[in-house]
Amino acid sequence: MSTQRKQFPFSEFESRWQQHWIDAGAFHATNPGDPGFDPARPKYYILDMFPYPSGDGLHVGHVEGYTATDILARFHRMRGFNVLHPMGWDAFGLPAEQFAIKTGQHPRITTARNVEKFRAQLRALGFSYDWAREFGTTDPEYFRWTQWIFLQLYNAWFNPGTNKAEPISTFTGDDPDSARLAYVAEMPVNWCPELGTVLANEEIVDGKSEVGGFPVERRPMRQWMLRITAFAERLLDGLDGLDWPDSIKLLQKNWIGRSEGALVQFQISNFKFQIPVFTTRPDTLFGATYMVLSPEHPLVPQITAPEHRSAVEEYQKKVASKSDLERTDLAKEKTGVFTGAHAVNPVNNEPIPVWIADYVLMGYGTGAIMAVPAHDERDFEFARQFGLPVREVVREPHATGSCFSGEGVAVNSGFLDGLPTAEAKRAISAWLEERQLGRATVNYKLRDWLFSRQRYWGEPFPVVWEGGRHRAISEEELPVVQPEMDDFKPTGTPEPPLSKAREWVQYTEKAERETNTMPQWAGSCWYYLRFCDPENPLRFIGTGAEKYWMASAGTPGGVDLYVGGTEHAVLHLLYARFWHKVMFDLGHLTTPEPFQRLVNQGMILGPDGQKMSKSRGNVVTPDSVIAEYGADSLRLYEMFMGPLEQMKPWSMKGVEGVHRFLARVWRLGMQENQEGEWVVSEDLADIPFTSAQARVVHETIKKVTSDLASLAFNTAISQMMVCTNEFVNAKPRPVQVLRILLPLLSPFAPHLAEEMWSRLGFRGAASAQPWPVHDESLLVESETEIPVQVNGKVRARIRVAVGATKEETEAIARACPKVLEATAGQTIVKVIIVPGKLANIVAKSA
RNA sequence: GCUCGGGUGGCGAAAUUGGCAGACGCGCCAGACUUAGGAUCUGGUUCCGAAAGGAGUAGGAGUUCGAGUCUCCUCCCGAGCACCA
Repeated sequence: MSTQRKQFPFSEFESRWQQHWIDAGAFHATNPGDPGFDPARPKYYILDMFPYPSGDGLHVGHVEGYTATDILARFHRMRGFNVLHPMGWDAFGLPAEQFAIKTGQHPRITTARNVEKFRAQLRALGFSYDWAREFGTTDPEYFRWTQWIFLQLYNAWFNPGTNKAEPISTFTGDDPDSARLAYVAEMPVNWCPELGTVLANEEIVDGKSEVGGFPVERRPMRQWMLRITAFAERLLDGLDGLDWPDSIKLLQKNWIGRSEGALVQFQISNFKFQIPVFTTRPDTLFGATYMVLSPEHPLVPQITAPEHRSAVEEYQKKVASKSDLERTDLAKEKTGVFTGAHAVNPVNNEPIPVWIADYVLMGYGTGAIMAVPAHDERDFEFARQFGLPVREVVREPHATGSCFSGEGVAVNSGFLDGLPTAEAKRAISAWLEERQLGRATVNYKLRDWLFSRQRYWGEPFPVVWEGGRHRAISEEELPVVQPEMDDFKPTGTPEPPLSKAREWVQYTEKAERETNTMPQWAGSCWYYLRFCDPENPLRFIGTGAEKYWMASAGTPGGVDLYVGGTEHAVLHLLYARFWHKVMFDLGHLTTPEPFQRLVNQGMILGPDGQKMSKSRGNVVTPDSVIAEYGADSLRLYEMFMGPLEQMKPWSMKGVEGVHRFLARVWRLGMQENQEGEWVVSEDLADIPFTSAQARVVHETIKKVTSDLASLAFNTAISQMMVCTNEFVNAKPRPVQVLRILLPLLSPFAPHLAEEMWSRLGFRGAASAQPWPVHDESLLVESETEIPVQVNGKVRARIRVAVGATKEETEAIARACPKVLEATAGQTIVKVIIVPGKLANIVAKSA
């Protein structure tokens, strides 16, 4: 822009190299069986979370993760790995469809245009993707297999005996439809009127839709569900073997929400049935003084006494009209009404009143609780509100007087008296089990995955309905492609847009197609598999390709490194693990987990330290940075900002800083002649390093190599800066420094490294050089400087020979004038010597 | 409220197993070369102090010859969950 004279001609060579890499297919990975495949090379599968090609284009936040993986992909290639580094498009789903509706164009057209834009932006960054493997989730040849995998789920059930998914043919019950991993259920779901679709629990944030932030209401609807709850335990256990951030593991763990407790059956007085409750504190059963049902509990109408009916129904109505947000507002007072019914506490046959209250949720446990107001805050609050009895049954170690929900010793509890909580739990569970009144059990927060959406732009289900029953269509009919429609907008009712395509819906005279579509997550649940073998027309992934790329050398996962944002912790990352486990159980895959190692890049904030957003006007686009400073500077800056995982603000001055560094590297090898053209520098000479130069160079090789292994890109770059600063004023300058530095730099700044490599007349490509290896012997110095402390404070520095003994070091340290001064009049009581590190003299006043 | 992360110069940040706090970069100050500098190069730059010296990693205690790093308490910021029985 304002820079008339560029510090180095990046705009001239960057696009040239990008074109060259594409024309040459420079970063194509070979599969087993391909010509040129080398089985001796180890594989490295490094994957980015592929983007939704939204209309806004790529964002500097995307660029951070993509740059990190690109650097590692290039690094591993130079280290001799066969690297799979693919890119594609997660193009189905709400963002793409909403963009299409906004612009009034068919999503296929807007998606294609957005993809083109994203692709161009990625190419302008010089990323070394294997473009031959590119695909979008909206390609019929891709979603043919998404639909095929759905059929695998449809045709499978979870066998609790084997703890595995199995073909539905091994199911021996009389209603296979009730056991399928993909099933239809009528249930209260999250309906978002604004988006015109239902949403999964995972897509609701604070009672609003994750996309758009629109209000969501509960209404009963018939929907497709996936039985992810059957895998709750394995999804939880599987986390242990994964090299993922603890925070993400914890998020998944909390989302799955395992809790141990007991089911207890409460007989309802004057009725023939019992109502089970789930409790984590069966030891407090003697303290259960009332029972609470969720207002939506199906037995409420039956048990409600006539004289309470109007109050109960009124309360139910009031609760139903509340949004989730209002209902879960913790600040509000507890509300509820008495049903007139009583339950019998099984442990002492006491009748206890049955209430309904909205603090009991239908979606967790059994939708009913035993209330122990003495030892549960919520029950206590409720009991106080309505004057219900409170009975202490756990004695706390140090009485506080308030509601005590911790562990203690059982009291007022008959045969449990005197038992510590843990033992009391065991004793009561055994007691209940013996009498068939209950049993120890495990409960999960995780709900089954609501899998259908009332949208146009998604994968149609490969299912038809006939006579009120669903059945799968045959695999030969895949893919099921959406009909061409001019009006693909949501209908505003739960009726999906596809239902408007009458001809398409009519499958046969009697059978109609399912008109719901799959959610966005469907396509991203398995794309990492398709990248291994994207062209395969016969299988979703070839067995050879799967074995090779998803091999895991003793670890559960196949993708060696997966990089993306935290926002998918309980969505994509949980769903993909679920599908993967099903396909593993059914024998289609050889690893139990999809992603061995996961790294989250931190968010990049605007220059004002705020989250980037159009409304704040603080958005930095990659395009503008590339135009002014070049792709290499953008890449380098994103890595130099700080640790990958950390949240950090953008600074244009910081971009200038790394740009200056690249200019210094450029001038290590290049100079401008009279005509203003860049030519090879006259200062370069074929001379050996001085020992100081050799030390810096080899220190740099060592540090860059180890920092890359630990993803410490920022410190790797600082070390290359140190190295460059060492040479920038050396005249003559040993040309070998560039033979080493350019390969080290090439993963970070590939265009500049390649351009200099070729201008200097070096052979081959910088990016194809073997990774430099450092010589440890060049790092050692003969003497080293160490600090001398007196009572822990640094008083002097001394030079000692490397390998000096403790005695030698101590002698030098004691003789030091500053030390003598500091210890004058004192007695030296102790001397600590850490050889090669420091000396500490402990002195005391005499 | 609960559960995780974090608090280091004017700013982004470095700092093997506890062993020279502030590498590298930004910014700032001074100088050089220049018609010019928002180019480039050189030197300086944690704070207080003229210096000697002292203080210093959110605050307070503790362990240790020695603590940014380990332990306990308090405060602040960020993220997640949120009546989960």
